[in-house]
Amino acid sequence: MKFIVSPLIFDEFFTSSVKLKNKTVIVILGPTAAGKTAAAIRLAQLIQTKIISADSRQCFRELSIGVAKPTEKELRSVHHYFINSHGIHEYVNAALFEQLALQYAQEIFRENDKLVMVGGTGLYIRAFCEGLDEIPVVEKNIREKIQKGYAQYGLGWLQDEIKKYDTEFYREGEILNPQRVMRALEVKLSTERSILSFHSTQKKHRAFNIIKVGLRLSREQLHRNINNRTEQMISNGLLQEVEQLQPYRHLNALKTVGYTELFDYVDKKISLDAAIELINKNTRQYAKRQMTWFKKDDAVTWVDPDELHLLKNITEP
RNA sequence: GGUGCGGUAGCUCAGUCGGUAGAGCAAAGGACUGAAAAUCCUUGUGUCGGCGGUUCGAUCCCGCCCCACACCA
Repeated sequence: MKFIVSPLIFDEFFTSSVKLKNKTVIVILGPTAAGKTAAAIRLAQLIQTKIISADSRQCFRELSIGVAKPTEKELRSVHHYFINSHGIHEYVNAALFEQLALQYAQEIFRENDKLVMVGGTGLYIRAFCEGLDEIPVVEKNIREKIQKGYAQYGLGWLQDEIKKYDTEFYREGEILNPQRVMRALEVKLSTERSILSFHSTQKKHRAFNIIKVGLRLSREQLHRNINNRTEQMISNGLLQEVEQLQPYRHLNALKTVGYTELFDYVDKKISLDAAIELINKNTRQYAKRQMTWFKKDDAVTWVDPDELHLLKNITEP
């Protein structure tokens, strides 16, 4: 994989601009296929530290090619946390990530003043930087019951249920979004409190500095990268990876761009070319959603190859 | 060459018993605190193939032409 953003920017970044306080996390974020992995590794090597991945898919051992995981060689060159750390059968989510990432950070900070976090999962990065509100763990059987109900009776049933148990959410929540309604329902049924009552406007305080750097490319360039990467994935054997994962396609971890489309190909529902085209399209849409999320974060300093000089303007975190 | 069926939004198509048109997908924008590579919301003017004719009025009817597909020669 080649560098899309010149690694030079980081030399500049750390030698001339920023006076780091004792402990600092540098977050590299941006849309998929922007070159985050390579940039983060270069940076981590430069400042001799470790990386925490903030990616909701690369943590799974069973997924590699399709989630653009760093190569074996890359993983050997810098220690990565939250890569290959879980199995696809495990229940991984943002709350778990917050907890784990804070532990990883603590561990890294024992020997380093800085660490690099890299990833495209906006919610995970937010969970780490600002924290999630603490909501008690939901009983498993309640969760399953709700999932089953939805599978059987659909959104209408969910809406009826939430109307019955949590009128506040019914009025103010996203009741057209099944996932949100299910979450609200399970919280209400297991805690007897509305999920809305757990939400606080306060961000959690973190004992370290956070610097966010976003990698931004022109739309055309990003789309070119996406297409090239898909092609690369296919020639690297994505199809074989997908075939091996067939039995687990119902798992959340496999509801992932690059896998769902090829499952359809394996089922003979679509041609390989159609699947590839779909992967490109769905990746583009995913990248767009990521940008929508990151764009509104004022703390992000955006860099692209033509704007390296902007980094000189960064002073204190 | 003949016959048939089409030519409507970037794509696939619906529709108007004649009063200038609408779905899905794409695209764009957005939301999103335990599924987040997930999930959800908003946004639809386009010489209705071309030129004539009939009509107060045609994308819709009529004629000719062009293009695509199928079948027959």
